[in-house]
Amino acid sequence: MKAPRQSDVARLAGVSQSAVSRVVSGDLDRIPVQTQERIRAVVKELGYVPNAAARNLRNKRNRLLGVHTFEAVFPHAREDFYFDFLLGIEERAEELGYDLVLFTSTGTSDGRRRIYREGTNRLNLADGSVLLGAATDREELARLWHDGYLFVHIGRREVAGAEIPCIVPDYVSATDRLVRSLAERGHRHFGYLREAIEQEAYDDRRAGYRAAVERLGLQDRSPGFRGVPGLSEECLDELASGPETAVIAEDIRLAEDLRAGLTARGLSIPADLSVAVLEQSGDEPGHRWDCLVIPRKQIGRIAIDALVARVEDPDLPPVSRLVACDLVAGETVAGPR
Amino acid sequence: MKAPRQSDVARLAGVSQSAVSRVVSGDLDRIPVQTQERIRAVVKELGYVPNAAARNLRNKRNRLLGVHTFEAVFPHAREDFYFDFLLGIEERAEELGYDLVLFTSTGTSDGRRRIYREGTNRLNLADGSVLLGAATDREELARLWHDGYLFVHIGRREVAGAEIPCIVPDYVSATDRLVRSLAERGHRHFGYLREAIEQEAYDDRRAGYRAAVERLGLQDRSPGFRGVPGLSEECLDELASGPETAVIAEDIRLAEDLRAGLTARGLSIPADLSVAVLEQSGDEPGHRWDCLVIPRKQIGRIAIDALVARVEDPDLPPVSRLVACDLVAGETVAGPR
DNA sequence: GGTTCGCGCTCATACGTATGCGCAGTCGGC
DNA sequence: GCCGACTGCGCATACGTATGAGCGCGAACC
Repeated sequence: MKAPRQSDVARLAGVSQSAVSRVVSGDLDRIPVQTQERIRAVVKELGYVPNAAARNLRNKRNRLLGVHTFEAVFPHAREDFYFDFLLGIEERAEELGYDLVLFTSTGTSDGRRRIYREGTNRLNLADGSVLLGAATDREELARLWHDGYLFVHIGRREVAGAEIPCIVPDYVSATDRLVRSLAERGHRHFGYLREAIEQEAYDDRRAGYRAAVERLGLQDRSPGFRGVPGLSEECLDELASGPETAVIAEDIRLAEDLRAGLTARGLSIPADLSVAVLEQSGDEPGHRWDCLVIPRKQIGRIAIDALVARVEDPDLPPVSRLVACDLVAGETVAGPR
Repeated sequence: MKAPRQSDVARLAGVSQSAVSRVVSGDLDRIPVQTQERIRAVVKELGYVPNAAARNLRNKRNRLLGVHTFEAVFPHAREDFYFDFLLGIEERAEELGYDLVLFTSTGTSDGRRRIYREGTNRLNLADGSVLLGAATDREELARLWHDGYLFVHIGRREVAGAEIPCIVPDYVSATDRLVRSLAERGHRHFGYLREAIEQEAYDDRRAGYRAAVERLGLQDRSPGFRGVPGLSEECLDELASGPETAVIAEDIRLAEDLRAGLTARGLSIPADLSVAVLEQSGDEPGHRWDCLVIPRKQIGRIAIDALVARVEDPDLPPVSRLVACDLVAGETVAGPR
């Protein structure tokens, strides 16, 4: 009833446990074919399968990659960004012959997930982990890094004193390209709508925007830059009557608010104002924003590649990677009026 | 740089490794509070975290549940049925404090996934596993069962000589109820469209249908029952001109074919013929079939419950469970013409 | 015939943890 | 003052595998 071990095989085959180990793990240099076959026959007969835990204990390698999200994965996966990342993660892990551990045991009552809990770090079950989540806990990241744990993070996350390897959508360049393409259409006066959030990903968008505006010598009057994020009525008035012909919004919500505000003022998109969004838009017809799209699946794949590279050669330095974003044309950009 | 172990803690705390083990794993009976605190302090200072592999090797328990699908999970997850099952699985695993292993390493070039490969059964990494997949490999199931591995299967799957614990949608009773509700609306003459597939899940639907027809004394003329599955032109003619007022289709495809065939003959649903489907239908407006819906998320949860129960008490017998399905009203059933 | 060499294995140990057993010391009871 | 009970630990071992070191043996060579 108990699972057979190498010593059981060894006894039946009339060899030592180490001979069995050598055969099953492919170290065949000094084992003649006859003995190999005898051992393999017994392995088959007994239905021996190696014990993963023992192997791991001995090897430090498990062919097991962790996936930690700081929130539950599936409940919102359909809409939010986890899903496509997982797609790429699973796909690439399968190609490389790794299994995946979803760390679900660490949930707390508030729906957040912690890495360290009661002094236990379950992550070390895996050879390394991919972390992702909008709500990454920086303290835990720092500690994980400090502990020398092998991981990559999806999305840029900066922690003082730690150089965290991140796989990051290249917002800077995508935003830059977006502005350039608008400029090529003739737009000179731009507005930029920002969210109240302070996060690396938003910093990147803002940096890319500022760089492009400056380099191309464009006019920028950004309501959101004045400390009041979001769209006030005042902002809307300014945009409606000002010289701006193109607006860039950090997310869909801002863009939709803008649309509503303009409509209320008798203006329409893109006839009166071109609008582009720095976030992937759904594909409901009539609402197809010009936007940038994050290659989530590809990022998932790249994250696994980066992780596996380091798992298989721990001497490799942790590196971050930028992944190019595509710009998608929608129905909300035209030439200046 | 290397992770500290209990013996490191022990040395610094001036106690033995076993004392540390007792404290970290909560066996405190004979350890005075002072010593406990000293040990805990060192644990914290060193950032000691238990080694999961060693624990597993020793304990045989890992708080790790496997999920094996016989095809890739994510690529089709949006549409197909995996997704909602996983939702429930993840949710319940989190509640119970278990982690999840997704067995992705076992992919073969044809996109199928195997459990046993090169004599290795990675599943034994987990305390037990949930298996799911339309394309379950019966031989592997049989071997797994034979090896005494702990698992539950989502969906009914029967293998000679093995009593496989399954979590199964109650198609029999749902189909029965569906027929009954049609009968209560006045339908007496029924048709049943079957697929070419021979699978337990379809057997159940057919059994439920036959039972209801017989019990209620209804008339059944099922084109599909005569050995030619699917919908031939001949069948369509029969249904168009025959006495049937209600048709039950095993899946959406058959139902759509039926709709097309009827339209071609100048008939419409449900005016001329009521149609219900034994499979969950999407919610595209205008195509909302009356159908039964499989409580996938709940099944996922129940599967985890069943699995964990046996993991925590291996003496428990493997039991299968039926899970009730809901009937959902759509726009394709009316009274008889 | 002695030395060297390579083959075919086995021995022994390490990986990190959990736990039954037992030992030394103390304390309480009579 | 002696015996038993209890406290506070440590010792030793088991879990299943991988692997460097080493051993015995036969063949080949000078």
